[in-house]
Amino acid sequence: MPNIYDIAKFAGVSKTTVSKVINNLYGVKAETRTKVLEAIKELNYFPNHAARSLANRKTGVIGVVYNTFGMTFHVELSNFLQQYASENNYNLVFCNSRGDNATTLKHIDFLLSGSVDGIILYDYENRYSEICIRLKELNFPLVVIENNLDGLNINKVLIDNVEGARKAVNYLIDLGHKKIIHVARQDLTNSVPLERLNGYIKALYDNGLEFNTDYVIYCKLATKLEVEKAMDKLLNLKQKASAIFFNDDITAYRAKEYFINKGYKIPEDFSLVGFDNISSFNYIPISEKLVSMGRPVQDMANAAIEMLVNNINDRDKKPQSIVFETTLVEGKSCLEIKE
Amino acid sequence: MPNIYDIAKFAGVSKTTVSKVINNLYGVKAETRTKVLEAIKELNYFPNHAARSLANRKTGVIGVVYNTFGMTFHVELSNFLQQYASENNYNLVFCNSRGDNATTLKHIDFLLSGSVDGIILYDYENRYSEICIRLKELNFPLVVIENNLDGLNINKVLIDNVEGARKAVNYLIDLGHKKIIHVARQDLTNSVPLERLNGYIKALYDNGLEFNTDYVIYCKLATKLEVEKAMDKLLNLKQKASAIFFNDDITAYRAKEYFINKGYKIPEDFSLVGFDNISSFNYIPISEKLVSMGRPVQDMANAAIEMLVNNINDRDKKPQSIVFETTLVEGKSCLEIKE
DNA sequence: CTGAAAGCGCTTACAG
DNA sequence: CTGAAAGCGCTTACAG
Repeated sequence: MPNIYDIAKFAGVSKTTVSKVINNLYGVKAETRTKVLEAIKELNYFPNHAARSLANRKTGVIGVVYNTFGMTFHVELSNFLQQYASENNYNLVFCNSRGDNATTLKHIDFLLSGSVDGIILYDYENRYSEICIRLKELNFPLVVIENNLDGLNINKVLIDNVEGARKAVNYLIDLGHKKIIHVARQDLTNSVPLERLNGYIKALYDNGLEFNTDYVIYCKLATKLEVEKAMDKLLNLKQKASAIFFNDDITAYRAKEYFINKGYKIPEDFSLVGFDNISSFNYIPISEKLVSMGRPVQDMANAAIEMLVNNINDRDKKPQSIVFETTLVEGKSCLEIKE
Repeated sequence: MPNIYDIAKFAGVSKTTVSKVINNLYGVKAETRTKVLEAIKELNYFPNHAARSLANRKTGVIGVVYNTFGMTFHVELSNFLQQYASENNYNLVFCNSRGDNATTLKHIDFLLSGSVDGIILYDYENRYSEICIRLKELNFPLVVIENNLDGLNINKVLIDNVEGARKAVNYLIDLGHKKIIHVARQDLTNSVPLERLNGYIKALYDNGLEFNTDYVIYCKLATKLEVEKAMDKLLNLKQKASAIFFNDDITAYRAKEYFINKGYKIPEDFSLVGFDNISSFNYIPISEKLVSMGRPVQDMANAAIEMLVNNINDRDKKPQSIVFETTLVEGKSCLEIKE
């Protein structure tokens, strides 16, 4: 592969001039520029990325760290991140830490070794707190998506979970439901499930409905097994409910399958509302979709890239937070109740 | 950020020695090594990736080029590519060309500028032929997934579409179906739909069933509109069929929705079989899943990375091809016919 | 076992 | 408008 020196020789100029042409800098005679461009074309030359990075102290690459890549939301998000990064002349390198701490650290090391100009972290859970603290100490450009790591003054792209949950439950109440269960996450140290639970309580309160602690069913994880255990508890309640608001769609879809297998009918036996709208990117027929709270993924991606690019260009920029509202997405999992 | 010189100074040794420690090379006294490691830890040092790449002529990064990132298959594939790349100490950078030629070229330029050691291309269509030719001319390490660009002697990871289609249609025949429609792609210059059509014909022939050209419905694209147009044609056939084998799952899922909206019942009115098993990574309840031909995504990813790494380590390695079989995946879209 | 020096392919003041 | 030279942070023969 030819290098900048080969081009210079071929065009009969210096490396400096070639560099100026490559970088579209002023101060090159049109004629000279043409000669250089012809040489570049003729020799099929590409400026070496590593050399440029080294000289520039810029990589033109943004690192995206996920804890898993298994959900359609990751595709959707990646897709939009890609688009906005590209518009800002950045490329993306994805690191999937697969819930494994050693792998995560390996990736962070890679990213910190001048491989990228900034990092975007996405994780529903709190796994990355220490990493964020470390990155913050290094003053490394960073944006965290959908995780409000309390106390950490870093760039954040968030959604309004309280308001989202409130809207979801209000929707059920408007349909006439009075006995509404919330399937929450057992671990409430993470802000997301806690906020969603708060929204649920708020909606009940706003509408003068009683908050019955029995009606909060705690589910450890969204695995098949845990969801089934939680639904067993739910079916054993003395007071039967008519609707269920779930902490998240995965739990909700798993619960739906569980109910159907048990011979229940949805929405006749239970009206279901989820959160996250994971089906937005799937080929699930509308007839099978659950009502859910959708996140403005495109706007979130746009905001994340913009924040990060700003932070890269100004390392001392004050951390920002932006909170997006969720929108109720229609499905076929709810029934109106008439009395 | 500290560099290798800072570490050398701190540890009281030369850069050379630090480099040896970093790269685990022989010929460093245990005591010296310890001193260096302590300095690295103390100063929070990471070797600069660009400098290493430049000196080594190796980046440790593999470029993955997609034409779109919109399908769950891309997630699933990316996930496994990630895993195997990581096991081989490579990182992945994804480029999504979004069907846009200018973007594609920009990405390829980026990749060729010493940003990556090799490239994996995945595209169902033939959009990348010229790029592959160019990469081949440059002798650049390359693996193409699921696209048999005829005549091009490059590394390929393929699936057996003829055999897969044959198995799919045989499944329907075994259920008693005799009138089986194939919804094909209109553009048969790409090998994939052509092979699937061939498999369909083969299955009919093997079972002594007549091949009725009216029973091949051509669908331009898997868009909602085009699928509906194709299904209109299908419903207008004089001889009603009992089963449909689709070129791909997206078309099949869209068709299913179309039928249901028109008041048809699946599988009572039509038994449906798709191809690609796109629902494998979704939270679609089993009751909604279509019968489909599944690809061994994990094995394919593994093969792709292995091939590419071999090619990177030996630039003159002869191009290889590996063909994987597909497996029928059960769903709830087919009915047995009794006479 | 250790280190001085050249080189990887660029960019960027600076001098002319 | 053009180019010589230093520097970005590493690695790697090579000499000692």
